[in-house]
Amino acid sequence: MNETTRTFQSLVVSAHRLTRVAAQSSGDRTSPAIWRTLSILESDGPMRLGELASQSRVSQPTMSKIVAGLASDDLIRRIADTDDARSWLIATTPKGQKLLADWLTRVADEASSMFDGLSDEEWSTLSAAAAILERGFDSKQVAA
Amino acid sequence: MNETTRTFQSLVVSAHRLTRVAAQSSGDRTSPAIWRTLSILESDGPMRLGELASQSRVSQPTMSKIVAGLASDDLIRRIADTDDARSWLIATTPKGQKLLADWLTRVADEASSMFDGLSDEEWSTLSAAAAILERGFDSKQVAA
DNA sequence: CGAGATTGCATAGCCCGGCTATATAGCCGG
DNA sequence: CCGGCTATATAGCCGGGCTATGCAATCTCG
Repeated sequence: MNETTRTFQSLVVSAHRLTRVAAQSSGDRTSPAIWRTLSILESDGPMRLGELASQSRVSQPTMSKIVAGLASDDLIRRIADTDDARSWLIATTPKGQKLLADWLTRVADEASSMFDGLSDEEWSTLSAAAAILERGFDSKQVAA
Repeated sequence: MNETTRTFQSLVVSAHRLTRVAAQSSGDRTSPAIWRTLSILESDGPMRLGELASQSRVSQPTMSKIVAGLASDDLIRRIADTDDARSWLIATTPKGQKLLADWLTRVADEASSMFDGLSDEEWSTLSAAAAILERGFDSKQVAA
């Protein structure tokens, strides 16, 4: 097993654990898919359902289901797409934004306590890695 | 929102996306929970079901279900714990180890293509971040 | 302009991972 | 040897993930 593979093994497993920490630390039962979806909308702005699905890397029907749930909880809203009557723009509501912000704060608190021994340098490494990953996903929109 | 919170937002979302990439790139339909479980067993060796659940950050019943599935596919085996008849040690089988290794290779290939523009320095950053995260989880076994 | 192809989303129906609550069986202290 | 604790299993639920399919809007092009 080469170095790249090992790095990804570690990243994937840690990603899973972090996901689980995030899911549990919040206390509430809201699922990871909800936060992932809201986070993407928050950082990239309103977008179509299909684009949201591809960003979130789930199938279109899955995203339809998630969005339906979010809409019924008033966390997102659908805006008519004036260019294409089949399509909607999905946007967060203020309620959704607040829920997301609160949850992120809780996750950060919980996770920080797991990593409170880190030096400034280690924090920079994490921050830089997060940026690199984000750019990787952005650049490769993946012609799914 | 402070820097720490922002870093975690980015990490959590990227972790999710990476999880989804990993789930999809392999082609097969095997679920993330399977890989997470096998990876933990591979890196930390055989352990009890309860410990595995806590490492994997899921509830004990959930791990019972996952382990049952893995066992029926002959990917793990249960070893009698001579000290406590209620307990088992869960260990990977050669078949499980091979499956995991193959999958990791595929994930690394897929993910590498997403990040093939990275410099050596950026790779080091990712590698270092992975190590930091791993240590964080190890150190905080979390008295769930 | 109109018919077929394409596109964007919704619906149906399935599987499985996640949870809580609860049962069962083995361990341990008096 | 009895009550309580601990380790796992079972039951039953919810919801996210998928494929297959339907349907309406858009586009293409003769």
